[in-house]
Amino acid sequence: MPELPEVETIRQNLRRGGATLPSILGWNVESAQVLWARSLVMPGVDEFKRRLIGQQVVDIGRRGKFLIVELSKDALLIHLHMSGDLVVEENREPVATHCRVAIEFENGQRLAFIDARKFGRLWLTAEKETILSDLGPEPLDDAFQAQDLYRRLHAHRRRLKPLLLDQTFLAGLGNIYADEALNLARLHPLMLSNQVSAADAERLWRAIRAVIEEGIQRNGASIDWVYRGGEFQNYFRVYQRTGQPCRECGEAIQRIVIGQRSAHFCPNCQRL
DNA sequence: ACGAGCGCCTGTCGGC
DNA sequence: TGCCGACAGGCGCTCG
Repeated sequence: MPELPEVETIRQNLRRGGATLPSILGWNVESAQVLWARSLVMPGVDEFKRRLIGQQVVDIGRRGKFLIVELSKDALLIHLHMSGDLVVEENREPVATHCRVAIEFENGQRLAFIDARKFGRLWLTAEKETILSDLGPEPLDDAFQAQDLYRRLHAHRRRLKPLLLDQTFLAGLGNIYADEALNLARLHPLMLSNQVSAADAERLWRAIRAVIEEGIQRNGASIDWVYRGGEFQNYFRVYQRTGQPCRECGEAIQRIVIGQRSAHFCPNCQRL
């Protein structure tokens, strides 16, 4: 369940408390379990467990699709990749089948990293910037304006869809929100980035922000067995709507493969 | 610079 | 019913 709006929903829940997760601010780590070592990028299992003990959760942040658990000494970065999720539960409950890492707190609760496909990754580090430094702009940041997007698009000659998925170009978009944004902006996913006009770029900039904001407002999207809690899946314009009528013109939504990922678009509204 | 192919993993679904 | 391929919200790597 991992694109910017889903990660942001988790961030807000872990920070302020919410429908699916309580606030974990101020909680003190008592111990940690690592059930799948490869979920850790750094440090190794032993040091990970040792260093976490005694640290307090100070804040919860986000950069792109990275969740940032700010601790008293380190930051715990979590990337959910395809199937990752976080739950808070009682320490004495048995760990879930797909639990890969569990962080246990002195108050008897634990934060469990659940990840069926084992693609998700965690970093415990005092230097989070090293890991985050390659990320592109944050789409909702006030500093990110339409002209910036235009300039960045023209700095490349790439097809729009794969470019929007490139986290060094823009941080946070994944397959759902990239397809949704391109449709809302009426741009074809195969269009070359240096061919967009200033007006195209402005529409795309607005569309990216609009779909992300709507995703956050609806608590993200829940699809299949992976994630639950969000409602945005009920409002998709094109994603996974192959063959269904475009909400604007009635034309059948098409699915093509670009860069080994599916891309959904309206062949009438989004022309090359 | 860019894109294709592949690897990492498990689960679900549709077709036969 | 069982098997088998396609597909899944991501990304790092190599190679041409």
